Amino acid sequence: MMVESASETIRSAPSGQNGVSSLSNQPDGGGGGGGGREGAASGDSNGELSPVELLHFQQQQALQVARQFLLQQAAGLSSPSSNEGKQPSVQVPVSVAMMSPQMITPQQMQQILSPPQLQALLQQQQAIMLQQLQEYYKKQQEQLHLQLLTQQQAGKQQPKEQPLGNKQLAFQQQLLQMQQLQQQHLLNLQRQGLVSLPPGQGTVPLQTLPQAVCPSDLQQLWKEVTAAQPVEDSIKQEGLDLTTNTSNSTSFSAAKVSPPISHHPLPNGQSTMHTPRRDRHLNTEHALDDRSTAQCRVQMQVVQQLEIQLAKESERLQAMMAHLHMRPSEPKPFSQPLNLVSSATLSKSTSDTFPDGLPHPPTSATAPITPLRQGPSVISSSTLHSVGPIRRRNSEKFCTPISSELAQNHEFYKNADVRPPFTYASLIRQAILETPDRQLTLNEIYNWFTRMFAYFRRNTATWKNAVRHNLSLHKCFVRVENVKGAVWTVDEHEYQKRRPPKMTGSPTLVKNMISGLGYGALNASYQAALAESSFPLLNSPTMINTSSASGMLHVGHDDVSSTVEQVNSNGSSSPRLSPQQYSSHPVHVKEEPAEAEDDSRPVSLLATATQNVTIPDDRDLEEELPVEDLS
DNA sequence: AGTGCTGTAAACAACA
DNA sequence: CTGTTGTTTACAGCAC
Repeated sequence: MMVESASETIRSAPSGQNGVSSLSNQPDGGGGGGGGREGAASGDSNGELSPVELLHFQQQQALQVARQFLLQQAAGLSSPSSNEGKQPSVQVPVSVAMMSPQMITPQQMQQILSPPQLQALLQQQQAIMLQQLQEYYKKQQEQLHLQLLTQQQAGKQQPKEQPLGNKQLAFQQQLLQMQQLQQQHLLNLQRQGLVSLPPGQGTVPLQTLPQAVCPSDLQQLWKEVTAAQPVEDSIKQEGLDLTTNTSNSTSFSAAKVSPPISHHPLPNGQSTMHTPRRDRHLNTEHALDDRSTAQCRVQMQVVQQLEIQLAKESERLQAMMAHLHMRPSEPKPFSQPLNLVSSATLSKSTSDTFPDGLPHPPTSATAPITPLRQGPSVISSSTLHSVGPIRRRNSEKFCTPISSELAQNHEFYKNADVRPPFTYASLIRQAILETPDRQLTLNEIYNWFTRMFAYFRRNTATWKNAVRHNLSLHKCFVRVENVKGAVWTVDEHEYQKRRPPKMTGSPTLVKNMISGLGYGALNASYQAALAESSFPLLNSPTMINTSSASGMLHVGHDDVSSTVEQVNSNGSSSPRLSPQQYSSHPVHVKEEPAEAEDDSRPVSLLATATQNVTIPDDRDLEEELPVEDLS
């Protein structure tokens, strides 16, 4: 449907390889109107999509993929005989699925979908997903039931071989989880008001499913079965490899299989796999044997993993929705602990390492662990009014703390292909001021960009040109000759001169700034979700080079100073250096421009990460990064 | 509508 | 000759 047309409006990816000199190969579509097309902080005026909707939609995409995966797993269980010749059920890595052509980028989404369209789409997706989830759960339970029955029959023929306490436990857990999950998920969706369930569609399975196989029955069944049933010995048999299967299904980012969305049984989720006739067929054709048993176990594990993943996504969605709708954070419907280790790690690593000496708002440190572990933490304080109109570079306009936001979100910007909501000028300045000497060569500025932002690891010709352009254009950037070349410094006075009027506590301004911040953060978090879904375990704690912090005082108002800071400065609560002091600060031209010592390696690491992420044209990266590293 | 800011593209020169 | 660095111009989009 609309997804089809999306591919035509894909955000441009100008060939990164210094190909600017070629003809008017204008991939940009809009000519020079670069700012407009850029997804991160720009606000395209037509086909506008609110951040809430974007987030929502993205979450649904993730859930959709997870659900498809579940369904495929279900298909693999339902017809074991037809499967064994071929591959096991196709493993769909979420990361790949998210990158698939069927998945459209936020930029495209912004362009092609109007809010009403999106809402309709979302609701449609929700309904479909709900139904399919229910079908799946139902099928799983039936499947388990069947399995147990057959095992019970065969158990009379086969001697008991070993105790199965842990299996029983796993089985019970599985059952409980399945039922919990389905109920919670449905509740979730209904509570969020995202889905107006058609009567009889969503509620019926909710009632019937627990009755189909109630836990106590199954427990009893299991006891009877396990009393005489060996299972363990046939885990790996006839190509059914538990280890492989499980690992494949749980590590979504491992395989490189495009999502076989077309494999999707039926759009309404009414798979033909589990009609009663089919069940009878299963009953007769698949009498108990080792393979069936093993397959059942495998499937249980697979489903368990997937449920965890699904639960995680669902909780994230709910947290996000709760956030965006200003609801008080409801008690989490999922009691199962989420994988939040990386969240805590990230929050910590990003909160206080930025060398600007700012008293960073403790959003990251104190915020309850949110599912959005990578998204800009400013989201938590700024999403309240974020649904309003979007402005470009609002962060810049309203003195958003670039250093503060970078401090909080630098991991995010590092890994997510999101354009930072700051101007080139402010970024350049930030790069320069981060260094002890407050001076950088052009190449070092390049390296800073690539090191700090995944976004700047591609289209290098474009943004490098912009950087040079900014350096030359703005008087605030001063080129200083050095023995070994030239370095760039910042004339803070000049920089301040060109700043727009500062916030003076005007409520309007504050509100605008907040809302503006919200957009940037939202958009960023939205893409963070993308990235995170793709490589949930990627977030390796990368250290910021804090050595530069020592030589750097807090540098004044930038777009860079935090909001709090602005208020503080107006309230004269903190002594601050005047711009004159900055500009008069003697620029010490260093003798040896430390030539990108630590630059290349981190970039390489990040390149590896980024290639696993979402960037569609990662080939660009592969080509460019070595060049950048060697330069 | 005008203005300023910004981003992008591109031409050009100097230099290693 | 090629690539990098730096300057400049042109143009478009956005916000005010």
